[in-house]
Amino acid sequence: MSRTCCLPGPAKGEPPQEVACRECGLDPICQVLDYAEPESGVPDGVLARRTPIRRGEMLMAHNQPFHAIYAVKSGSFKALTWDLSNSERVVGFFLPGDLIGSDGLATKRYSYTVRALEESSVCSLEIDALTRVGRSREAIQEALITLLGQEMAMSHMVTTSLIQQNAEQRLAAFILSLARRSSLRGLSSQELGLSMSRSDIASYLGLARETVSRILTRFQKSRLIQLRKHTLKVLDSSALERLSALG
Amino acid sequence: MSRTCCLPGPAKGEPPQEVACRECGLDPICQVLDYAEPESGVPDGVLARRTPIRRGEMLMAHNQPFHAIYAVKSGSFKALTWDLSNSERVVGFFLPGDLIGSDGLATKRYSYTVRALEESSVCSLEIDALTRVGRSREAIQEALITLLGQEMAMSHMVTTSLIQQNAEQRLAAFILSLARRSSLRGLSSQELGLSMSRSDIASYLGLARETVSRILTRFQKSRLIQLRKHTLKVLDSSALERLSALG
DNA sequence: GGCTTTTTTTGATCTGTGTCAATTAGTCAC
DNA sequence: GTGACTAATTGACACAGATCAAAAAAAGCC
Repeated sequence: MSRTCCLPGPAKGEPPQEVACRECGLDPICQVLDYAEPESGVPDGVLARRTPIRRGEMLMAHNQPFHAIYAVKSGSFKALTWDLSNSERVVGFFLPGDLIGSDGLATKRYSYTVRALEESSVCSLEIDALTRVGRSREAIQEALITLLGQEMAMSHMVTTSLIQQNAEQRLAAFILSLARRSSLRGLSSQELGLSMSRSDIASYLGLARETVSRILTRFQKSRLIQLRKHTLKVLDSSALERLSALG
Repeated sequence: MSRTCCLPGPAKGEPPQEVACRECGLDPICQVLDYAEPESGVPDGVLARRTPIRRGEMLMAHNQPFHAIYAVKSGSFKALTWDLSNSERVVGFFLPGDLIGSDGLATKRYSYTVRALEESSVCSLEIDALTRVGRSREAIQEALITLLGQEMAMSHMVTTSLIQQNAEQRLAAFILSLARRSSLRGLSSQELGLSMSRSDIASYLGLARETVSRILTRFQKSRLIQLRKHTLKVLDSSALERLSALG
């Protein structure tokens, strides 16, 4: 009944922040696979657990044929696309517990390139191999529908809020979304790993590098946050919430 | 085998622009329901066809319990949410063939309020009633997964493009998206019904009313479009594409 | 028809954010 | 450690687009 990805990882040196299975976005599906038929177990090749990915390494490439959905176990990733002028654009960040690639379920292709921002690990679910599982197809599909729906609701919220906000509001909302996701997955909501560069944040929020930098230092001077290396400490989340005007 | 929504509507006075079933976003599901078991037909209460909705009328309300997915048959709708300061925000437009409400599948609540922008009609699919259908649950779920995936891919594209574009690019992209959707559904891609107000467009694109107005007249002066009443005629779509930098 | 109300357009400022340029801090290789 | 390279910060300036204000056009209404 216990799942390999839920067992403690090899804690050499500093142990990476890791989500527990019950906080993970893929868990609804893992449960269907694991729990329903304990004696037989899940056939090999369906679920790969805690695969390590090195910093800068690619998890999937834009337009590649879709074959698996991933869940971030530890570390972080960024999603990229390219516009006509071939300049890179960050379209999302993935933190522990987040799902990657679910929007390829219908299109059968990955809609972005995903790179690890640091030493990371993922669990992966091979979708094609799912048909070989003894488990009821119905239960699996049900779980997939739930996943897709959640992803959609999430992306919808982010979208609509970003568009009509100014730079300060966007950054406040961005920091809060990191904090919220972190706490949602059972990690600290104060101490956040800021593994992405200022340029990445700027690209994602549709701002200039310099603007991001300026506003972050402004936030720091007014004691809303504290920046050190690649760590961001939220000092006054209610002030950030007031700024972002999102609650 | 023929479906009521596919039969010509009552064409009193000016007939509204209407999508054919085969161009409609709900068609994958209609097909599963209609074609697989022709003699028994679809139980009552699952699929309601061509329900008329008057201008300004509400199709669904934000946070209301989810019960059905709709497809626009004719006319158009806007989706609204409210921010903390209680001011209205347009988060989307729905044209003939578009699906409304699919993102409530997982959350079980509608995530926005939807109002008709003009005399319109919709087909609706009662999700709970689906379980009463003789049809295989698997086939229906498969179709739902496809729907969700398409919706997600769509919303993703719109999102990421809007955020880092300037006002002119946003408007060019907006007009092109109207044209593209219109032609995708088998309607004209030149002559577009602009049923929404300038304020609606501005809210959706995150701009000021005045900016939208100014840029539209600029487009008109440079002979990219032609505006008359609530009709927009695309004169030079390739120029718009160059502006929007989306291809 | 004329009257009121709403929507759209146009003009005149003002401000936030992008751009360009220079400096400082951080990272990596050796 | 030192040096080379990249990322982040800070400042000066310009411009796109918001805001304020008013006129023009369109839509409702009796």
